[in-house]
Amino acid sequence: MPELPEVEVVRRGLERAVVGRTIDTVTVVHPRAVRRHLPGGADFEARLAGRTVVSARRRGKYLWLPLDDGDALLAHLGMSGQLLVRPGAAPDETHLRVRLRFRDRLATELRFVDQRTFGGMALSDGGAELPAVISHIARDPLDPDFDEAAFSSAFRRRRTGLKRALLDQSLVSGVGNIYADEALWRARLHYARPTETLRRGQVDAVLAGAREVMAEALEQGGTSFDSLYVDVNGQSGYFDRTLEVYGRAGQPCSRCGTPVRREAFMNRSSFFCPSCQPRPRRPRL
DNA sequence: CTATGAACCTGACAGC
DNA sequence: TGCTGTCAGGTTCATA
Repeated sequence: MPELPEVEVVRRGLERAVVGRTIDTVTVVHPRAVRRHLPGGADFEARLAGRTVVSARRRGKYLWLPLDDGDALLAHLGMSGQLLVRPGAAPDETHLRVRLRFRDRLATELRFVDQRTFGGMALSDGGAELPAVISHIARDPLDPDFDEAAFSSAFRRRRTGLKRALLDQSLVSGVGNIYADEALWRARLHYARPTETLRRGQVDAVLAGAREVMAEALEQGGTSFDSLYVDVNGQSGYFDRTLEVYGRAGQPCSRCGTPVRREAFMNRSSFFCPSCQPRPRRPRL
C-alpha cells in the first residue's frame, strides 16, 4: 500500500496491537514474501521465535519492528501488501503470505497479506535503529530530522525532471505517484520541469505541498479507492475524496476549471492541470 | 550520472 | 462467456 500516509496508518496500528508482544510461531506461507531475507524462509521463521517487539518505526514507505535483541523485522508493503491484526480463528486470506503468532493470551495474530507479492518481510541484523538495507532511503518530509536545506540543494543538483526527482526515495522518501501529483498541483509546477531550473522557493513549495497533502491524508486515515489499502483492522481511509488531480482526468481543476489531463510518464500515469501547471519550454523527464 | 524499459505478480475492468 | 489489452498507491536491475 503505498505511500507515506497509508504506511504510517499501518505503523500506528502495529504500535497499538503488536508492541510488547513476544513472537511465538512464524509461518512463511509463500516464500516470495521473504525473498529479501537471504538466509531463507526457514531461517526467518526460526530466528523470530521468542523475540519481543519493542516498537514500530517507519521511514518513507518502509516499516520495521525493532526487537528486544537489537535486530528488526523489516517490512515493505509494495503495491498491494497489508499488515492485518486478525483473530487467530479467522479464516486465512486468499493472499496470506506470512503469519506471526504471539506468546500471550490475546487472540490476535499478525498477518502479512499481499496479492501481488511486490512487498515482503526480512529480518535485519542489528537493524533496530535503521535496517542496513534501507540506509539509502532518505528521511521523509514528516520526519522531525528532515534537513530542508540539504534536501533543497541536493534536489537542484540533480539534472532530471521534477517528478522523477520527487519519486527518488534517496532524495526524499514516502512520496509516491498519488502524492507527487498532488504536491505538484499545489506548487503549480509541471512534472517535467527540469530540476536545475527550480528556484529555492519553488523547491520549498513542492516540499511544503507534499508535506501538507500527506499530513491531511494521514488525518483522514490515508487514501483508498478500494479494499486493497487498509489499516491493520482492514479499514479504508477517506482521502480519495480530497484528491485534486490524481485519477481525475477530464474533471475540472478546482482552481481554474480547466479539465485535468492524464499523461503516461515513467510507465505510469501523471495527472495535472494544464493551465495551473504549464509545460516548461524544455521539458525534462 | 541520467534515462529507459523491463522485470517481478495478481486481479479488475473495458471492449469485442 | 471468454478472450485481449490496459491499468494499478513500488522497487530494482540491466542496458544505453
